[in-house]
Amino acid sequence: MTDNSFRNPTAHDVARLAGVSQSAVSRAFTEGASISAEKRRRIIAAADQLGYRPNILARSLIKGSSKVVGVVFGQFENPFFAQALECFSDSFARRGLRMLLFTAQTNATVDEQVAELLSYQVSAVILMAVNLSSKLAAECARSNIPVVMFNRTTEGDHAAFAVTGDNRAGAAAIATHFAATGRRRIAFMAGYEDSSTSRQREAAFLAALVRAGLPAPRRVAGNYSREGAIAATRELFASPSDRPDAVFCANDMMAIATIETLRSEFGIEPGTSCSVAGFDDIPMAGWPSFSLTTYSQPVEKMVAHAVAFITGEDGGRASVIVPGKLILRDSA
Amino acid sequence: MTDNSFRNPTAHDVARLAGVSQSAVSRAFTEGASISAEKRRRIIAAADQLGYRPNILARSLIKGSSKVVGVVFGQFENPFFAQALECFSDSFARRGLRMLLFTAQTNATVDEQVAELLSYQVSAVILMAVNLSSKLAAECARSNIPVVMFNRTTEGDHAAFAVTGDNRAGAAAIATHFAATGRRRIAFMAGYEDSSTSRQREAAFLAALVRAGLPAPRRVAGNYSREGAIAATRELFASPSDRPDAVFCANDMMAIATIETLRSEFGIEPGTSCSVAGFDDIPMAGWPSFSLTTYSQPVEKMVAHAVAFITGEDGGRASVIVPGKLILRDSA
DNA sequence: CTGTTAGCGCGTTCAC
DNA sequence: GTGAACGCGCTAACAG
Repeated sequence: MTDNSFRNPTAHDVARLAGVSQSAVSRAFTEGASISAEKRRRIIAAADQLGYRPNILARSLIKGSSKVVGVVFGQFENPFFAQALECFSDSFARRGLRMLLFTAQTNATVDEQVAELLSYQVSAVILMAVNLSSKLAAECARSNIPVVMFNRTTEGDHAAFAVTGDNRAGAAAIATHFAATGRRRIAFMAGYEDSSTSRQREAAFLAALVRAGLPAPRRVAGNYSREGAIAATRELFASPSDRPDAVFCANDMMAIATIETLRSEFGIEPGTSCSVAGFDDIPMAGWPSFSLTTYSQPVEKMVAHAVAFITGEDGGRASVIVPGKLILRDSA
Repeated sequence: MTDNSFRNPTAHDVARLAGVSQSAVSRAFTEGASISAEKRRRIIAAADQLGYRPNILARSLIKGSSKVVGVVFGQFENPFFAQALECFSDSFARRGLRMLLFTAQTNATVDEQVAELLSYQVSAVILMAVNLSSKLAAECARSNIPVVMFNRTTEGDHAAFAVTGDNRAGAAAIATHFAATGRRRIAFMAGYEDSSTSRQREAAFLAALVRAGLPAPRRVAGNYSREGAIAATRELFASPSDRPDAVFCANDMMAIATIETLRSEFGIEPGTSCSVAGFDDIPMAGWPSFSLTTYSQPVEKMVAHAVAFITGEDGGRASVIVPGKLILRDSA
């Protein structure tokens, strides 16, 4: 951060040293530009000697768009998003794209973040774990910048491209499984109240329970956090005479917290007197300590769809729902 | 990624609409520039109407440095690094800095990554989970770009600024604790073979055991991965007659895998016939399922040092070792 | 194939 | 306080 009084070598410097024009230098560093092999060699040599490297900022300024994708991220502690971030990173690397990372904990701050993103001339925006206001969605659209909502959908006038897991099918599968295994006093632990994902899972869960002839579930909110899930579990199991025999948590991290709380505070082994199910199938769900029944969200496929959209590799513009699978383990 | 045939509004466009010069527009968006309040108001209004936003690329091109920090990252699955990434992200956000994220799994690929980073005119580079070749370290130094090795040190001629936990004190504390609790058949599970962190922990662990009059530990390699740790644990406990009574794993993630493997495959409850200890004190270490004894690395403090270095907030240039604490839990 | 010329969008002198 | 003019480093269109 020491302010660069230092000047990096420029194409001019290289040109002077190699005895060519500055545009020749530019061509030497451009794939498939017409330049003689001999001259290119000389230029590269001069560049090496000077430690020259094309200034991507200047290049992007001309091209009007950079090879950078803006990613708005929250949820560092959730392995599902960590995995997704890794997949994106790999996928982008293969295409020569870079990620400019922005953090947003709440939807409130997202707009500023995305606004700043735009001034970086990013070539696409990926929103993980947050929603975008219609105002900014419109602004992105105007600038021709593709926006992807990852694991979120917008419900409203502005329908941004969204890639999600199959929230409804997954929640229904869990409900059906609870019903089939004779559970009757069923509870639902919600994520953020304003999360489309949590709401969709809840609605589908409720509907499937009703279809199975079961009453509506008790409802607690865990806010997608470990602490929230622990508190919610305590609330659910506070009264010994009226405990649920099954809990569906809106994601795996909460389900795991629930499992641990059940064991350590209530002496209940999940899968016996009470079933616990989650959503995501994060790697941890398969660990022997948890053996969590859950509905999978295939991260790689979801990321592939998102990347295909922003690179225009697929023609389609419609949002996509990636089907998962019910993963039965010991907890339910 | 749809190539922008679209042209974003520029300062000229705003100037024309507001009936002022382009430089007036520039001033209106520059903190503390001399411009009348009235004119600024008019310009901002025009800018809003057009959806104008200063082009940061152009600004950076002039200033010679962007408000972007390059971060080379691996280890998405390790919460320690996820936490660190989050801390960096927050800390940067408060200073108006952005993160350009690069992925590198091996040291081999780091050089290219950093090379590209440089052409983005980043104002600093943070290396997590990888080492930098001396060639590139030199190149960064020449460009006046501060480089921080996070949780890594360089051993050699080129000493980049490094911020680490107290690998030696931590490993020694674990060794002392093992000795004090009567453990004698002690094992060490290494991370990557070329990781300075793992090597420092190993050396200090060995030295402390020797000082305590104990034999050198058996050694297995877990490569900082869950699978590696599980395989290593199987190897350690394969012969029922010759099992260790304590295992020190080079990080918490491996220690947790070890705990699970001990329980699920060998029927051993960690902390009874065999102690298990880790390093990092990731949040998971405190979960009831693991209750892992470990030595903490204070992520926030480590990040604070790194940020202070790249922003030049501290005068010092010497690498820093952030002390942690021995955290005693049930596993040892 | 090559050099010359003209910008990309903005910050920054420098006169007024 | 304000506008004109210049240049950051580079690519692209144009002659040759």
